[in-house]
Amino acid sequence: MAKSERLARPVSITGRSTRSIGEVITFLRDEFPELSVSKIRFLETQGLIDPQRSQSGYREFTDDDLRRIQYVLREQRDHFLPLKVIKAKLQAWEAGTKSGPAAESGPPADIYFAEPTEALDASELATACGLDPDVIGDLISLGILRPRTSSRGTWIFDEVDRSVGHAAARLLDRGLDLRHLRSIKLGADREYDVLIQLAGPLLRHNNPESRQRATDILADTAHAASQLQEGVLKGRLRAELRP
Amino acid sequence: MAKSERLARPVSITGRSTRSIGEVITFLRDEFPELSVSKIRFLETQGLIDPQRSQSGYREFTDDDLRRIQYVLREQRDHFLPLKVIKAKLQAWEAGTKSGPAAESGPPADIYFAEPTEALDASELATACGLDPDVIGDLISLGILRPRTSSRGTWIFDEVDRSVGHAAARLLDRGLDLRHLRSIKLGADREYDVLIQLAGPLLRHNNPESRQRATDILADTAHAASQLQEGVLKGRLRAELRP
DNA sequence: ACATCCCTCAACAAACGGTTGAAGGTTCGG
DNA sequence: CCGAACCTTCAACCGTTTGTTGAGGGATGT
Repeated sequence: MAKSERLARPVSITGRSTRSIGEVITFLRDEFPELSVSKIRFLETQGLIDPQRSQSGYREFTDDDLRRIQYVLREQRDHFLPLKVIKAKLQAWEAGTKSGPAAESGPPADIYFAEPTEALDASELATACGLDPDVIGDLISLGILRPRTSSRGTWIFDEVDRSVGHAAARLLDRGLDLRHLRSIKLGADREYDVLIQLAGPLLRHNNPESRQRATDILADTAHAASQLQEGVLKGRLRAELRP
Repeated sequence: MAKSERLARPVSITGRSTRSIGEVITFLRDEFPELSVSKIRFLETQGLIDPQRSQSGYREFTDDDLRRIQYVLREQRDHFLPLKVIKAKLQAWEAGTKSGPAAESGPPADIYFAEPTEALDASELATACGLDPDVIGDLISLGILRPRTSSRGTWIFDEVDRSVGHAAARLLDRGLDLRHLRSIKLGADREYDVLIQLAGPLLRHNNPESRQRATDILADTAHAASQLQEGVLKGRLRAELRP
């Protein structure tokens, strides 16, 4: 009985069981023809994956492990990220759900609100985000993008605009339309109002120390608010997906 | 005359003249303290820059050259791009036409929607989050925390609840009250509705592959939506903080 | 039993991103 | 005109990243 259970190993990604390292290769060969056994083992030595082991020491890859490998390979292929960075991203996302005593507070204010380091014009933004140039005007009129205006009257976008534009492009690709983006923007506006109401008095104070303090509070609170909303959404979706 | 012109070499970036390689270093040292002469020369051998030369063979860097170096260094520092890719981007930009970038993808679905790995009861959650036990009931009745219920009727929280609880605790500490949290929660609800409307048909399909596909889309879209909202908020706050 | 898979561990290696040093020319102030 | 402080090229060297290869041996499936 136990023996026949061990032998049964459905090959489908939807199956309940696990796959050996060789099966992983054949599984991903369509998308990643270059993938090798040694590379997967290498990813393990680098701490990017950590599959369970069988009694005899064989690696056993779950569906989750498979998707994780897929993600790593895509980040390498599509965004040229070094494995260290991919690992950090994976860990950051895990921390979002599994955070231990760390993450007492958000990123420091100077990271959250650093001075802009990029200056893109509209066409640069469009190509950087894979966004139709026409849509950029829409996003601006919705208040989703908030470019500065140069002396010559053209728009100047910074790196926050770029990340916003990128997220918007992803959503539009997925079939959402501007109406949906607008409703997300309204959510951000409400958070903004609350935060300003909270830190406003400190911000208007002329004392630079109060200002700095207000900035810190704002950064941390904004981060927490975003975390909260993402967490609530995640929780509801998880509940929905749970069989 | 010609001689005095060669000698006059304004140091400002706005000046019309050019800078020697050493002057470039001192110029960029604020933003890139590690920058070396050899690195700039190396960038030239790799074809990323191509400064003019003086009669005697010295490199002469224009303001454009400076901005180009700045761009290269920022792409390295902020986006970890290999020099080859940066070079390709520069060339594409010079060619006037630009290829569409690969869509940036979010975390893999298994990280966004992994099966719960933690099971906390209410008091464990309270201590883990630094949250008053009384408040937990409030958060549940607001729908912010969504615990499962054990067979004995007690609440079971998972790691998403913990991160939500943590964020809520931070916000309450900062002076927000439950009313504010509720409005954030409503924002999440609206995003949830949109996403379910989008992926619902796929989710209800029995084909496990469609289900998986729907889960992936949902994870990516949820992530993009959160990114968008956080980005919009960040942008508004930045604008507010800008002097 | 025997092919085929899997394991570890160590050695190797190609590409990337520079640094260092030798040998020598240029510029500038005194 | 000299010396200090620049600048030049070129070749050799270096650490890190990202794996591959091979030896030696165990596990699995038919």
